[in-house]
Amino acid sequence: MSGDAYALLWEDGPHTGRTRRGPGRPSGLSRERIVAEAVAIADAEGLQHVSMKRVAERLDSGAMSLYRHVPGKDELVALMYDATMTEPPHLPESEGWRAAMIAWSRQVRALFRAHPWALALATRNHAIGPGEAGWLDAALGVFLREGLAADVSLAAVLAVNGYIGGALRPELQGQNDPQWFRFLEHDLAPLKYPNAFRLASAGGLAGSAILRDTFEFGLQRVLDGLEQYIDDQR
Amino acid sequence: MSGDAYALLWEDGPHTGRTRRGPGRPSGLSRERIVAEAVAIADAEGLQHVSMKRVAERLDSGAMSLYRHVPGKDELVALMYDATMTEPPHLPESEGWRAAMIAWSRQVRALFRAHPWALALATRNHAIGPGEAGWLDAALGVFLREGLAADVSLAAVLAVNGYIGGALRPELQGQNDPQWFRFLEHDLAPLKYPNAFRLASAGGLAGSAILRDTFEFGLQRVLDGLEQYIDDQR
DNA sequence: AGATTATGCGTATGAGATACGCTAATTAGC
DNA sequence: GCTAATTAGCGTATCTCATACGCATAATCT
Repeated sequence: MSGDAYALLWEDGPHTGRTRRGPGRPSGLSRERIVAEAVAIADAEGLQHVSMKRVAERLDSGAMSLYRHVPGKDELVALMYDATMTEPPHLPESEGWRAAMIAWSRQVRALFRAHPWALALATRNHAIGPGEAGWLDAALGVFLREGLAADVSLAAVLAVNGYIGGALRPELQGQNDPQWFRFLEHDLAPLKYPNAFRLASAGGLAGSAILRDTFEFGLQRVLDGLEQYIDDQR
Repeated sequence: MSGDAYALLWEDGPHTGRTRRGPGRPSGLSRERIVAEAVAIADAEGLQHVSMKRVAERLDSGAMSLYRHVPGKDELVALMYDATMTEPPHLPESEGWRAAMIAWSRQVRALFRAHPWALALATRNHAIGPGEAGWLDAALGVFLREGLAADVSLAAVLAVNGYIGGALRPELQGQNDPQWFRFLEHDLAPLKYPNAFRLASAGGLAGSAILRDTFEFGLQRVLDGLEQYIDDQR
């Protein structure tokens, strides 16, 4: 995708939205406003409806004007992604790592629920931006503050973050199960997918408290696993 | 995206690749060959290089010919995704759920490493196809065979699957860390990202056995957490 | 052989990203 | 103030794609 997204996200440059001193026509647009409108479109209609033209229309300008503020579409998307994380998470400091990571996880979840298109972007090859760096740093701090080794802390964050990203997938898709199991209607289903079939036939799924929030269930399991490891280390 | 991807993946229809009986010009192309070539391009160059024209060229045919076999590009992509999972996993049956899920997880990992573009697709809103259903069924069987309740089994599979999907993200991106931490070079890094900075400064990261394979580290934690839960249930 | 039925695919259309270059609006220097 | 320098706004042209339409082609059926 974008050649040097890193520079884009971190450096100053000709395309920076920063207000300028000196000669030249003043800019009515700004990188911030462009990114904000693009995010608004994506939130409302999905990333596939974000086009340079659509974004420009919202800003009452021509499509080509945007290129004075962002190098191109790919870079705009990278900026959109990081823009969803400009607000750092709020974590309890004094209640131990588990409470802090639960808070962190729930805030990440909320973030991706607000911007479902962003989850797919997280799965790209992307340079980390200032926003994402802040979230990462906050999570690392939780474990480092606990006195854990650097490598264990990083691995723990990656484990929790990994779980979250993956667990949100089905959730942001067709809710939890509207027709995820539609394939069981197929004639050969009982034969080819006996376990899924048995599961659906069991019938206990509808009322299950666990399935009402699989995200939390899995999160607690992951944290249990980490807790066990951490306790063993001490 | 695709309107009724379900029918596409499961039903017979005018676009089915199946060989036909009766009058009419015989088809030189087939859905299978088209999907296979598309997957080959994506594996080699990324999903963004898969275009109807490119695929057609590889098959020595015109772009429009493909539309006799697949309804459109979105549907082709859905078929590509499910095609990566046509081979069901091979799991040990007699060594308990943990060994089976480790095998399952590693095979999922191998699958996404072979087709990195597929991971991003997993994050779409998509109907489950015959291939993916097979993998899901296999994993469900692991827990059901253990005598676990239906809802617990499903939640457990979702937890492991969630972890895998998320954990593979950084791995399929810029390897583990070539410049994930490049942002620490920034002037304000020590101030804004003190924990990440401390982590990098600690220096123990390079030689860490844990970080050499964060995927396995996290996987073991998730399984530990599940094990604890399962044991408590009995 | 002629009717029937599918497939192959050239051409046309329309959307989208973006290079180029001109115009407009400022400020800096005099 | 005037002029030069500098930068933003953006119309137009181009290129890449997906894909609708319709005709030619090549089988089978009677």
